[in-house]
Amino acid sequence: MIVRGFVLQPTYRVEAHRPVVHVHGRLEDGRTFLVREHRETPHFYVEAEDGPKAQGLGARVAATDQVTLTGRAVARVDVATPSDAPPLRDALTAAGIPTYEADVRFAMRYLIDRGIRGSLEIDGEARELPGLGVVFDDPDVRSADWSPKLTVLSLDIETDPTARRLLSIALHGCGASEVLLLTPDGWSCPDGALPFATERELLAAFARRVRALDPDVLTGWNVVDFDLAVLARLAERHHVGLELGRGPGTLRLRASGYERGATQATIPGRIVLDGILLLRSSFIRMTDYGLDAVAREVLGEGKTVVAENKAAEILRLFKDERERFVAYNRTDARLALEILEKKSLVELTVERSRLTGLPLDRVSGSIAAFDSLYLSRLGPRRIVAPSVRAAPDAEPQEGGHVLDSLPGLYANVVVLDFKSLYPSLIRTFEIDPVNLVRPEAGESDPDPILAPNGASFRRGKAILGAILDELLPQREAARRAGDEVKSYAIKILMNSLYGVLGTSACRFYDPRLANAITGFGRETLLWCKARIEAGGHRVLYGDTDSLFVESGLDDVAAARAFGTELAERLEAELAVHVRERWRVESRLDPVFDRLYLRLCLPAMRHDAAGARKRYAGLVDAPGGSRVVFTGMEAVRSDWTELAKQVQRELYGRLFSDRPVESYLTDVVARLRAGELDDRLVYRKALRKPPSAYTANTPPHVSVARQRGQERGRVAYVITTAGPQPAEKRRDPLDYEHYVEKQVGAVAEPVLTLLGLDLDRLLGRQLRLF
DNA sequence: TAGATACGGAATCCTTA
DNA sequence: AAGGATTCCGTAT
Repeated sequence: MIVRGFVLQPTYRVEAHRPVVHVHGRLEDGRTFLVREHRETPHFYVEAEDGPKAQGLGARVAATDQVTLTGRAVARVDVATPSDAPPLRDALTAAGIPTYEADVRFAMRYLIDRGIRGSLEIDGEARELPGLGVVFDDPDVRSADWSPKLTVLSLDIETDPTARRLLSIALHGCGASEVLLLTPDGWSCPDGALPFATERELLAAFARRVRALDPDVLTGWNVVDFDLAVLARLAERHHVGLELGRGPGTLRLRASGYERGATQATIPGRIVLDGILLLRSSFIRMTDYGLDAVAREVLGEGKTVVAENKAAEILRLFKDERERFVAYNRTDARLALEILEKKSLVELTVERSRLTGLPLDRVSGSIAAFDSLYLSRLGPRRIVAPSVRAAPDAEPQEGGHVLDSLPGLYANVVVLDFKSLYPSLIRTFEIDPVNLVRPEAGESDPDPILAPNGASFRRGKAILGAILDELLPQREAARRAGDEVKSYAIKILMNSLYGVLGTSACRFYDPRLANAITGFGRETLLWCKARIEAGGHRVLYGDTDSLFVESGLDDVAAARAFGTELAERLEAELAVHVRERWRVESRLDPVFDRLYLRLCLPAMRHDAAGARKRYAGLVDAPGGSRVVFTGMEAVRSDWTELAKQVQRELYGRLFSDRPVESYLTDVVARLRAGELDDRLVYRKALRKPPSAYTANTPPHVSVARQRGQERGRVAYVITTAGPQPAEKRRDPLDYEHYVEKQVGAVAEPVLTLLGLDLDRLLGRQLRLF
């Protein structure tokens, strides 16, 4: 039979000392599948001339027709099972033998070699097995074009305050919405809940229900680090295996070696996607990632219980108000699922998987995405890539270029920016690992494209360009079709391509590649700035891919027309320049992005020069104009609500030529009168454990130590006795601190522009007497 | 089961008076 | 006490 499907979990099992690739997934007809492939041998490569030496160290070596990026012949090293590769690779490396592609995972290799990115066509004999679905042994598989609709089950558990006793488990999704409730003899069980007399029975029922509902994706809020971690611990204590998967095998939790990565949960045939990580990896920014806060912001609906001591309150409800307890538990599971649905996060993840070929729980890995895309195009060229290796001494890496800003207040400022600047530079100048001329390996090229950083590139064979040539039209098509999810997924992917070339954790890392991209970017920006100035217009500011141009026009419509014409003229002039100087076709695309009716470029706080990456402007918006802030206090999460509100109000008044003094004196008076106490909380993240701050003790660390907080954001206020926890303040608020450091800090630049005296407005002179 | 650099500003630490 | 240097965080792109 021939069927289409989608890969959920690429993995392998060792059967009779032989590795078998296992690919779990969902078929188009709704059944699940497992592809088993016995014919693959795990392998990597060494240079052919190192072959004999590698053999001497126990490697099984065979000749190939493949070469390295610098054209050196390689030999293939076969190993018995995937786990044999790392020790052999390390032994070879220690003996001075470089290895190639020795860190490509066995099951991923199977997919990469076949060009499979998420969706696939399976052609082979099938048999159906309970639990597993349709099983194919050694079928033919090919890439396919299909987007699945995955089934998602949301999970939320309730425990006693110490998370040692399980009280209930809520499941929502796959057509179900139920609560499995611990119900000792004689206790009541509300409607809609399923009673279980013991924890052990509860766990067993949970596993049964998950298998019966058979979701592709298991989700929840902090589901891996809390819910699944607790369940796994309890299962171990009760000596029951949590068989949640398709086919044999229990839930496994593995702490990630990398500090920043969370624990990974593995269930045969299913994928666990934590809601919080999904939000973060989709670049959806929240001030607070708690379920209640996110649900309120995304759904306009919060948790049903919000108490001072929530853990104790939950235990009380469990004993005394079981109906409310059940409703609470069920709501949490539902909210988590509805947040994902509202934001189309599973769909976005599926699109990212289809673009990169990575499994759903790994789509946010930029290096893995680059590998998957690039290696699948490198293989057919008979080229092998290096293994990831220790970073060689590198030229320093330079980033985007930021222009000095001319501080002041302006009207009708045109912003031009380059659409997808780095991807378009990569395409224009053929910047690519296979095109880089490596003189240190004896390479040269008679007619290279010479980058500003001195790197040379061969013409015409780029892989990255080919990848982008596919992605850019797909993005346009998605945008035209109104498919914002896909368009966004492509944008994320394109923007990640540059970054990985600049990190030594990537096998293709070379600072010459990253510096070629940023160097061309810098040249392009400065060349355009010079052209605009030659045309008689001032460039007030610019950052990496943008230029702020004073139109000099009073009329808004005329200013817009100026912006459009300027962008078109620049594009044409740039095309000529690039063709003459480098003999390549420009893919650079400057566009008229935005008109600021009014724009404020502030000076630095303690210097007359203009501040970069900070500005506020007035833009046209439906139903009137709107002030937008970039980089300023109003958009920073580590400033108090007071400062942010005052800044918004001041710039609103500034841009509409309304007075600010009476507003300011009023705010200061109300602040001192204690009327604004709820807006004085600072929130700042701990980026390491409190004990790791040794150089100094910033306020948020001091407060974290006071209340024993180990991670997360610290909420604190400044009192007359210094920083204290916002919720457990012991001393009076230091209003003068807030007058100076919050109101004063945001008011000063505005007052300076208006020629007003800050001291008088804040009532500072009073303190001199 | 690791995208990048550039930048501003506050608080604290440290040096110099 | 003043001011420069360092540390830290969050942000722009």
